[in-house]
Amino acid sequence: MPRILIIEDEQSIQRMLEYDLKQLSYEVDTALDGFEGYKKASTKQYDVILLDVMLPNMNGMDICKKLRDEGNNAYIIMLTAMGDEYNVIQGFDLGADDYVTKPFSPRELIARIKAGLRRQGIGNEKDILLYNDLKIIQSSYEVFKDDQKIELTLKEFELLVYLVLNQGKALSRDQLLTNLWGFSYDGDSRVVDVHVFKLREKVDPNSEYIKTVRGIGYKMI
Amino acid sequence: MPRILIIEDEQSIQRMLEYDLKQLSYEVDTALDGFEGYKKASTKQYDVILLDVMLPNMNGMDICKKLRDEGNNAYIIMLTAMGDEYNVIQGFDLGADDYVTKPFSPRELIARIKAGLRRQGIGNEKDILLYNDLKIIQSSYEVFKDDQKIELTLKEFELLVYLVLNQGKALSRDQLLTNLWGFSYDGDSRVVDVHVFKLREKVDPNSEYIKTVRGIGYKMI
DNA sequence: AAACACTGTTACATATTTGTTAAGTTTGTG
DNA sequence: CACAAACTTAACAAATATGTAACAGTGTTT
Repeated sequence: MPRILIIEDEQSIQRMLEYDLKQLSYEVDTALDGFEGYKKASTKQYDVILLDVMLPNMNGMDICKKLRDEGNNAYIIMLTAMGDEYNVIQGFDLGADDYVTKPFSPRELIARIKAGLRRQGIGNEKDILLYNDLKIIQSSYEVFKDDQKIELTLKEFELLVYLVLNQGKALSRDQLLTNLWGFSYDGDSRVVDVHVFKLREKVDPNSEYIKTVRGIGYKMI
Repeated sequence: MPRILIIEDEQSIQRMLEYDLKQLSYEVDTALDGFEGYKKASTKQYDVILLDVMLPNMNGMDICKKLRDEGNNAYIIMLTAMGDEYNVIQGFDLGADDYVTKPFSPRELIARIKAGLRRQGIGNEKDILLYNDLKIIQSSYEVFKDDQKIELTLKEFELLVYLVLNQGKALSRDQLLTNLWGFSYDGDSRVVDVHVFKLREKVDPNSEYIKTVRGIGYKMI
């Protein structure tokens, strides 16, 4: 079920969108101001985020930038007033995926949401991830190494999937925490380290795949 | 290098887009009618296809549908006349990823192209820095010299990136300290010198790239 | 040439980061 | 509620990076 977050302070628009999207059996969350919206977006995984630019407390641009900096991968559609080209360009620069100007046609917006979901589907379609001698089946939460089944806990599994999906990139503890744990780095949490350790133990005993990037975090090579 | 196909029969628009996109060092192909466009799109892999709806020989909708049916995965941006909502919805249904109505702002269209490329994970120009025989990948904190991997510590890496980004400028110790260390020059710290030394050792043993500017600091030529 | 100023280089102490273990704490299950 | 499994926190050892000081060169000025 696709999950959508609507961050929009005009209640009438919000209600309408929520209604339409629920009709399509999407799971819809809403936020009426910027700060609330940001908090929701960064603590839960959404497929699409509808983000108004003009918001109380925290504007859409800042939210978009922060989310992207945290590694959030949702399909972000910005909503803005007509004729605001400067904002449009800036929004794209900050990592927005699409832009719709108000007043918009609900049908068009929904078409754009669908297009975004479809796009994501292309990347996320892979239920089975392969990485060297590892086979990861997401739908059944199973991992095999050389066709030998390996028992992982949920966090270990999520961590492994996230690492594989971001293969090659160095991932900061902060990014791992916000994306897998849902809270931000308070300075000295060792949770990530411990889980990496346990994951390595089971899956990569010689640290061949999961490399530590000193001063940053970890990466899967 | 991202590859883009423009299928558009208005030469003026086509020329303008081609020019702009080549400026961004994209590889650009063009087609002036539907059939030619379809043939090009289906015989070569493009990252983004700009597709006019009204075209001689074969219209944009049909092209879009056929390409998707063939499993083509390019990011398709449709171009259509203003106010043609029916077409917009239909275009999305047939698999378009984005829709821009004429007349459009070139800057906005380019922003949308970039957003599409980013979605596909293509052309992160800023992620990879090239400097002579050095390749610096920021997302993975890796450095290659003649495609040979070089191990740098975090400070060395940050220093190298900063030097490359400010290529040609002489950078004072003070400036380097405030930007990379976060404190200001207290008079006689050797920290920068030592790190430059170590960086040179690993990356530029003959001081060909990193020149010392006597009395000031260093610069990357 | 001598005195001076600046930079290169090395070795070492210190600080920071990470690996690892063990002991709490929470959560889910019967 | 009791129990086990999963997770987090805490602590410390080990590994590594960083800053400092000392000194050797090298260029610059008078």
